[in-house]
Amino acid sequence: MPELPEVEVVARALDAALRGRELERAVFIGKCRLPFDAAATNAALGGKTVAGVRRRAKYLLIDFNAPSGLLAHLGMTGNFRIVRRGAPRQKHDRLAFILRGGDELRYADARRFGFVRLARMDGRERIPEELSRLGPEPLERAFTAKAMLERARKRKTPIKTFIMDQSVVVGVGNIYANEALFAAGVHPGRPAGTVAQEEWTRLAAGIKSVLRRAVKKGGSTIRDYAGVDGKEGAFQRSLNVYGRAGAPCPRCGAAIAAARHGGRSTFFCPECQT
DNA sequence: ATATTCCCCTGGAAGC
DNA sequence: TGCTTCCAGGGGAATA
Repeated sequence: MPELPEVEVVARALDAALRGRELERAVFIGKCRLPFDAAATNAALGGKTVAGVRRRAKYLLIDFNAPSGLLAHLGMTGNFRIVRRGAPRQKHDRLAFILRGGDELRYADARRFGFVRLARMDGRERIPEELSRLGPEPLERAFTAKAMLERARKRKTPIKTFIMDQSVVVGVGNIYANEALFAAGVHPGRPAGTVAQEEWTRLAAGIKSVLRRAVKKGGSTIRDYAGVDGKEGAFQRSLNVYGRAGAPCPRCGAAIAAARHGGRSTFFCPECQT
């Protein structure tokens, strides 16, 4: 499900809901992809207070007033919600975090591609070591057309696959890669190394613009995504190419084409994107 | 190193 | 109405 905008929306909602609240204990409900060590989590975080919730790439970082915190990834279908303590379990509930005061944070994940786990928040940035190889945040200064041009030199991978590579730039998944390439007028199948400087300028701007607008609209709900409040995002109504094969291009009216790159569905306008 | 394919898992939609 | 097949916002491992 979630790309940068969806994870950002969840992070902000969780921050508002959890900051200052004390974790009594974590409960393993069942069937997680990765083992969840409830005993270690409780030893490290039981009785601790949530200091805040952040996003890095497509990961969520839940900080406590402790050296460790929780690291989560929503995979395709993961979601968090706040419920009254003891509320009936839903089918795919995997974990519960009991909060002092009568609520609990539930983690559910139908396809189990996501995870929540205890992690040490290392260094000045308080980032778990396993996230140290991620590329720059697209909405921060380190992400520039020039840096991307340099990074893409001699690369033959399709530009769409390239911008979805989390070591190149983080947060861009299949929906927003398609949309950003449309915004920039760049064909998704172009070898990354052939994208010229002025095209990178448009593409970097397109990535930033699409992601920012999607955050403002609460993300895109194509299928499973829902916010912490259970509400759907609205940006799916603003999509120009994603999921629109055969429909007219909003810019020129040509039929939107479909293709596959790196095993994922690609949508583009064969007239506007060259 | 880089490029491509496969796999993890479940559920909904589409096809027969 | 069934049964089957395909597809899905991610990411990492295994191949050439």
